[in-house]
Amino acid sequence: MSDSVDAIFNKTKKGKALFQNRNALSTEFVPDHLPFRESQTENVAQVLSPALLGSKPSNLLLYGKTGTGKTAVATFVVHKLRTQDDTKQIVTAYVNCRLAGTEYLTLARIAEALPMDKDKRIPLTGLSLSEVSSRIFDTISKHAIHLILVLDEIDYLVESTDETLYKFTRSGEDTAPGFLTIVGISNDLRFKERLGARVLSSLGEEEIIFPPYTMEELRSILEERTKIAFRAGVIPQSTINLCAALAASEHGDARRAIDMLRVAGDVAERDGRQSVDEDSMRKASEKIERDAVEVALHSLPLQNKMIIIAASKFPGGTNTGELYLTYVNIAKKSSVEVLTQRRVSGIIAELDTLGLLEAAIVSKGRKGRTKRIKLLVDDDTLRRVIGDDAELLELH
DNA sequence: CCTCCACTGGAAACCTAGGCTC
DNA sequence: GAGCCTAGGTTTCCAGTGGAGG
Repeated sequence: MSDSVDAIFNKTKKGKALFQNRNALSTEFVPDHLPFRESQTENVAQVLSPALLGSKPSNLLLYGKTGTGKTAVATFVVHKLRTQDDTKQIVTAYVNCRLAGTEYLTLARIAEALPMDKDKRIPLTGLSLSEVSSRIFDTISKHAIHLILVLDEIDYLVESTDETLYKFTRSGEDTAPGFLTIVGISNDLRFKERLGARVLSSLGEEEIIFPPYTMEELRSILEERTKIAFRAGVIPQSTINLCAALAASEHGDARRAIDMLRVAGDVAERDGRQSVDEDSMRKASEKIERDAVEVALHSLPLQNKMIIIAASKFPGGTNTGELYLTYVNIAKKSSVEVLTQRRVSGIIAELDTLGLLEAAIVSKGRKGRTKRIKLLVDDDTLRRVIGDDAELLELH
């Protein structure tokens, strides 16, 4: 027992020769220079600069696909802004609206960044959205805060209505003498269509587009990053090239490329290798794919999991009606409340956007219209994840 | 060219949990 | 502690709809 533990630790110590600064590859790491994003960085800085003189900057929207540097640029500039702030009134907050979950929780996260009075704290549930908003505005006003609010994946805040954003963009009087400026980040280019004209005109005062990185740019970014993260000579050029090529095929996603680099380093370490070779990189690419699916599956609500299980009974694909019948059987057997078909149809659409299954509307003429549904999770992964779910275990 | 299936997806009503007020 | 209020999830209701078969 203790021998095997020693073995693991020894291996890790030996493998440590590969990494020099593993943190440089973590998602939170913000480099002191963002290559190929100079113009966007300057743009954002330009727009936000009035805050240093105590006046309210324009709201700002950043657009671009995932991993094109939007979040990095925003956090980079906002961080600089805070360190240069002589007015001591600037407060910055970063909230990812998708990770926050609901509109309410997004507001609660914003409040966390502010010095809320004891009686103004935000409980987990129970308040109305307008009550939460006005508590936030009151705090900004009372402490004369100049809030720079970065809302990542802002499209998730507008799923039903843009009411909250409207309030935030028109909060001028409620927050005086403080103010609040929104830096919205979206990777959905159609997001603007869901905004009413009144919100769009003030939120979209300034817009900055982030194009995907080319393979050459990715390679250069990776080279720069490996110099910080790995010891010299442990990562050959061919591995970096492969990593850049893999990421470029995924619409130039730099975050993914850097993740792969980190995981490849871990893989090589665990295998006790002396360098991060192409084989480790390929393994890393697969592992990231698998892990993403597992995390998504794991965090799914019970009902959604049952629909996935029902879909797994049809390896060749199925349609809504058939899937629903199977789902009903499974739900009854495990004595879980049975949802209506309308709701199940909605959940299928949600699972589709999560990429766990593929649902395409097809018309079969006389036989009506339905969704052709195909599960994208393989059996092994499914069993591994659903396996820990005690309630679902009963029915296997 | 028309029908009519098997749904889709919008809208509104309903339900539940939990904080607030008095 | 009763009664009120709201967010978020769900149900109910229903007006569409693309295209194979007639």
